[in-house]
Amino acid sequence: MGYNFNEIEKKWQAYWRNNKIYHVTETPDKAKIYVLDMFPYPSGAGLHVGHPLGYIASDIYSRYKRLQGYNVLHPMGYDAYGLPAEQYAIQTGQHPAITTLKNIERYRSQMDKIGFCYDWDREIRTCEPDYYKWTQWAFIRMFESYYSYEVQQARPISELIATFEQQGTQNLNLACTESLTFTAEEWNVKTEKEKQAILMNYRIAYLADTMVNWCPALGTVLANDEVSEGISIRGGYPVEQRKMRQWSLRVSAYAQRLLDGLNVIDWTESLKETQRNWIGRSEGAEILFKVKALDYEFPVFTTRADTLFGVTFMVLAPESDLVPLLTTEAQREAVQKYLDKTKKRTERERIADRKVTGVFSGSYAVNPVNGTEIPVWISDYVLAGYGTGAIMAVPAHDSRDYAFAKHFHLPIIPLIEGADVSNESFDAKEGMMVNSGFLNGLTVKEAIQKAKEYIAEQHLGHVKVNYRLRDAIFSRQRYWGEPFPIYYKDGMPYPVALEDLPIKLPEIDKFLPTESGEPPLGRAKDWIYEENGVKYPLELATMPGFAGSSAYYLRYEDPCNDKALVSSEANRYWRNVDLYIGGTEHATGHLIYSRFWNKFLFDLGIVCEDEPFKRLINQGMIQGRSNFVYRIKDTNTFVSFNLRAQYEVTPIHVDVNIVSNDVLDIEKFRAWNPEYKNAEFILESGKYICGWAVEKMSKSMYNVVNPDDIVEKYGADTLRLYEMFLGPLEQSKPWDTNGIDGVHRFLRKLWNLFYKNDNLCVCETSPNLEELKSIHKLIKKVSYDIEHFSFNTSVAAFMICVNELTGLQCNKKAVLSDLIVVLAPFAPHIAEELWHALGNTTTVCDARFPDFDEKYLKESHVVYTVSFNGKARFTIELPVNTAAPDVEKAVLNHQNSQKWLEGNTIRKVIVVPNKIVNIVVG
RNA sequence: GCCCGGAUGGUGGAAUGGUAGACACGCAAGACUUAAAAUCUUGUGACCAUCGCGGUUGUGCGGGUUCAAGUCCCGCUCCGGGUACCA
Repeated sequence: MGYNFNEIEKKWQAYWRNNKIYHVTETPDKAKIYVLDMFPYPSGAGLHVGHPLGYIASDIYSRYKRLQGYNVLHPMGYDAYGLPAEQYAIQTGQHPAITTLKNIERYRSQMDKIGFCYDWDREIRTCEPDYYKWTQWAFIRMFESYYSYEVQQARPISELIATFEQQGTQNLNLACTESLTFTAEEWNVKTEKEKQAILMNYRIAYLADTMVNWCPALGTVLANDEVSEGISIRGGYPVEQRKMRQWSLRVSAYAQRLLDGLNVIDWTESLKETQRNWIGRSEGAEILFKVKALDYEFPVFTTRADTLFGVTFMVLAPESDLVPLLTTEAQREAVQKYLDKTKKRTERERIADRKVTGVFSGSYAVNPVNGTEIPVWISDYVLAGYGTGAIMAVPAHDSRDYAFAKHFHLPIIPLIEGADVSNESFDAKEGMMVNSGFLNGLTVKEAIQKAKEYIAEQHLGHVKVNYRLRDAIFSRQRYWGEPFPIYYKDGMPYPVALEDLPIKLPEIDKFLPTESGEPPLGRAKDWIYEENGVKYPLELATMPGFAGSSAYYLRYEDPCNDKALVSSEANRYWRNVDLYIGGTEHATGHLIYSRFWNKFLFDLGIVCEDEPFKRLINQGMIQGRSNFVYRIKDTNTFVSFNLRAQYEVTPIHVDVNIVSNDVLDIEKFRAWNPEYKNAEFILESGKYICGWAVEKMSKSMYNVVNPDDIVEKYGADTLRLYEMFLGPLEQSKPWDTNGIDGVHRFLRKLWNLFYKNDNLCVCETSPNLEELKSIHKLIKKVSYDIEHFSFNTSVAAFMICVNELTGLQCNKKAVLSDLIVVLAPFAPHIAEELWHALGNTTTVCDARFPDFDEKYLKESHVVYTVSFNGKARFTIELPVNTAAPDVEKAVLNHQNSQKWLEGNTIRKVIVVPNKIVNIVVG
């Protein structure tokens, strides 16, 4: 009979569920820990063996913390809105809600089999009206807020209106789309519509004409983090730049706080660095250039104010508002031709073929430091969205300007002593300034500083910090997402009343855009909002995927509250997430938006912590490990891996589930595909050995391993231990079922410590010193490892301990009891079973994690390694903590030393207590 | 191009600067068995060896610091990830 894992696991999973073992409530006298997994998007393919990796790690941590007496919040839910369900709906007509529900059920059943300690009473789904009510609510609060740089905080828009009424825009430092200036008098005489238009310029959730990533194939716009190299991340379709009226979130207002916050959270340095780069702070100056022959000036941003004397031309982005203004009559046709051409180029094409292109606008600007007249060009190497959409070009010291100058034969003036710019630009910020008027003789760094001061003093511009971080485009022209709680009156957007939330997603007949090109919601009947008996149209776009995932961790704290996103009591108790585990792919998306969203709620006083995730661990990706068979060309004969060189062969992917330790199950292979029914094999040592390669885990490579199958064959505890044993949590690694037997054997050995011939065989005798030493070594190691997320070495420690106890034939209850509790976070089912077998009536989850006692770990004797000139020669055993001179004496008198000492003089002896003796001779 | 990681046996991987290769897989030999599977025991970096003494060599490459370097420093090579006309 022995270790019947299937029965045990089913039994205890039911017990945990029926007794609500993992349900938690706010318990003020108990310290809390909040452990969170990034909730999954329930895809149609179900979980593969890579998905639970992080879940297992967080589960171990949660269970461990609970054993230490903490009140552990460990919830799970679903990021249920998303493109795949909608694409599937378009193809099949199946409603995305149905597909999503089905997938959620599949995910749940798969997760249940692994034995996680989630509090399922707190489950959330982003597509449920009870949940997205609060997504919509937060959006309205953003709509009704502006951001003040003065107090570095979001403030209610009503405050701003009051300020405008009294002082206009005077002395205000606000986050805005474009900077406006007006007096109180001017404001007060504006119409309602004009006022609304102005306020839109300041709202944190705002509607504006912005350049967006438009994906024609998906029929929607995408945020910057949803596009990579001009291709949509979901689906891989080309994306183009287009100016459209869209909802955006003013994330950029929080750029500095998002940057500063990184210093106080415990995330990996590489992830913080990725966010720092994405936020992209750069210090520089905004400098005003006058346009010759026009009473007009425009600003450019530069980090190299020191190079002002080397400006030989200016460049505008093709989309810049300055283009029509500065284009002269003579150049109008040429400019228009250029604009038409660049507009046609997709982002992808621009990246793929980085040819220098551009056109002269006809206008000249005036260099503010020396009055030189410089031509203004237009080129797509300047981006409209960064800085001011215009640059001063210094070809001598910027490689992009250099390429442009060479191509159009524009002058290049070197400004740094000794810089050779005949073949390439000199971009480094080092050297001595020349040809630079008042900057001559300074180093580049000094010159940057001096130039900035000069610009400010002479009112040529001002010092400025720029951020690469853009506002998040928040509209999606899709069906399967949260509807906006916004209606239109007189063409202007207004939020619906809070008591009318949620605005539920309407039913529609088809999941496609309307014939007139409106988003799918244009098909909904009665998609209107009634106010005082008047009907107004509702917004047709829906929110993007990150809307629902930005504050979900808060909702777990109080999932059923219909009065607030989270009550302040619940939030003050659970606060923020202590440990967040998830993939690094969310570094510039979800993890930025969540931090932004949380900071906004913090400003409003809704949450008590400024940062949502205190500590974050990125689990590595689990790749697939594909297997190959080798078919001899033009035959149905397959040759084993090591013999394949003798033939001309084609490698063919074979399902990894019919291969074991790289040995092919020939019968299953014949049954796998009718084509191979009569396949012949050339074997080696009676076996067919397959080749292998590491690839992405995917259906087409036949390398997907379903956790259900592993659980069925080896049990959930083996799966959990094996996933941890595979390697360091944060490292990417291929899934390789070879080796799982070793972990499974360990659990059987553990079982056999308790049972002899199916009889429980445990005695009450007090443990001896050796047994205590073994178990305390384990307790110490595992406690250290869990805090450091070094689970693979913990599993090794368990194996060592069980081997030792087996060798000692230990069946002492006291020792085995501790062993089970220490193992419980890793292998909860077998631990629970054995815990009850020992006569305990309560769950092992409520046991106390044992403390280790140093006194059992002390050795009476230690082994010294003796080296001569750094080379280890022999070892000797001495009593622990022997004084250094005595160690030295013992070593030098040792007979093994004589041969190394012969004919040499001792120059130096180093004694490392309890470890090493190194003798330098010569 | 820039910014992070990483490189250790046949394989996955262990090693607060302390004298490599924990643990596991695989492999080999042995025990049990009519046999196989399972289980158990032993061995297993490479090379040399009068194969149960003993020795040489060894953590991507080249230098350096140190009594002592996989680990620290300098210079490379290769691999992985992120990001990119960001002025």
